[in-house]
Amino acid sequence: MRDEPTILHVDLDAFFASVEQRDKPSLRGKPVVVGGVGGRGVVSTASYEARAFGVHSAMSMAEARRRCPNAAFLSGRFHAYRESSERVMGLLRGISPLVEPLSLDEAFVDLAAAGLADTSVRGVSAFARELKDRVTEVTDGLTGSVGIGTSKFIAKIASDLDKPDGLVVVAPGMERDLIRPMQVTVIPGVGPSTAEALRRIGVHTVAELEEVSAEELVRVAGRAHGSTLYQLARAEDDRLVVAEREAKSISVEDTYDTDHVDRRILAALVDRQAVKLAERLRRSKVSGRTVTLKVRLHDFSTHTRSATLPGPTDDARTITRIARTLLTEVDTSGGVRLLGVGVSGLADWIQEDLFADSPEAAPTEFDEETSATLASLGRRQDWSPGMDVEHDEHGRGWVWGSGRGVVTVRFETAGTPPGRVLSLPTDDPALRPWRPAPPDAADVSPGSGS
DNA sequence: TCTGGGGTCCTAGGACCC
DNA sequence: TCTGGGGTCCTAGGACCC
Repeated sequence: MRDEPTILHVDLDAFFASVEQRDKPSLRGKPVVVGGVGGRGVVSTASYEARAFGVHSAMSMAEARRRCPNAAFLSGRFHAYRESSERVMGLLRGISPLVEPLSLDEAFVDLAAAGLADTSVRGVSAFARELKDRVTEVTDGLTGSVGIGTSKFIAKIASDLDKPDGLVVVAPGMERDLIRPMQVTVIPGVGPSTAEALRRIGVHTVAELEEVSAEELVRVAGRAHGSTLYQLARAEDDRLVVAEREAKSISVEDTYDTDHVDRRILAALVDRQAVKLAERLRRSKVSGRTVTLKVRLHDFSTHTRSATLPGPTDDARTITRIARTLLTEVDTSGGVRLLGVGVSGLADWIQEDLFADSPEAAPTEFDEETSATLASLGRRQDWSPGMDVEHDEHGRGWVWGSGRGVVTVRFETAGTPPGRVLSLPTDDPALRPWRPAPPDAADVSPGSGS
């Protein structure tokens, strides 16, 4: 909480729909709905003309069609959105070194770092009016709503108060008066579940929330969430504007028009997603250690299974094999409506870049040499789960680690760059000759490898 | 023709280590 | 001869945001 209103929040109005109306004059003044056009799509953005019919984001596309049959229903052109977004973010970064994008259409700007001469309410208001004009200029006609306050929390609430094309500056000292009459759902982090929990203890407004002790809020909402609620109810918010945020995970997911049951089809769909994911990892020049498979079943229940490798990977084949193995751990017999594959535990993977251009860098198939390596490993007969760093007798590859049904083998052969890791499900046919011996025959007990 | 796709953060339990 | 306590990593699920 600062003593001057120097945190600014910009929110582009009905962003996706506005870009469509800008680029297609025939859509101007008409209801436009952007979202998933498949049978199970939902609304991303509705133009203000469509909102008048009760269409709003997150509503099912089917419901939107019912409410506003004459709207234009569009699936979205993300290149165009990204392009306009980048222009706005570029403009903001010219103003202040501290710009924190929240999504394509939203950002915080720290005006204290912008070197403004006058940071009074009057000064920042004049500044914001100019900024709004420049947003419209660089985007060829889009408008944004701006909120300014002494904290992120207040700035964000302010930008929402006068949409579209709004500008609200909350004067220092007025924060608590502003939020007291509001519903608790204005607090970021209070969604349907928390709102219901609060309703059960008789809390609907921020003023009522203020009356609840910190201990009670922790009991109702959990440790971290409860104490945040206690502070935000009093408009206490010291969160900084953070310019550079590293991604923590990357994922791909798809909802299908009809549920899938066939395991071979499910496996093929997972393959496709793994390849797409690997492409995105390489494009972003990162790799990750933990692969997660997400499965949403016919009843909308969602299940995840994950496996962590000893080292990071961006290899499509590796991700595919793990994801497929994870798929076998989920009961999909009732039908699957969504599949997703993601990678987390991201790291820069410099070794990968060194070899990115050499065609032989990636062992995407089991070539003869690889198979030979696996076979030679197989003859050792002394590997057990949990064991790591076991050379084969030719020094060409070794078991690096294992976990949750996945064995990771590291290769160092003529065609394989250092650091390349290949992971295989423990039931992979290629490993069959040297799978761990049954417990009664083994002279090492599983899990006690080293 | 209920309920997207991309993310973030939190919780809780168990394994493991010192 | 009967049971520690803290820290970290991993996994699964859930709430939430745009």
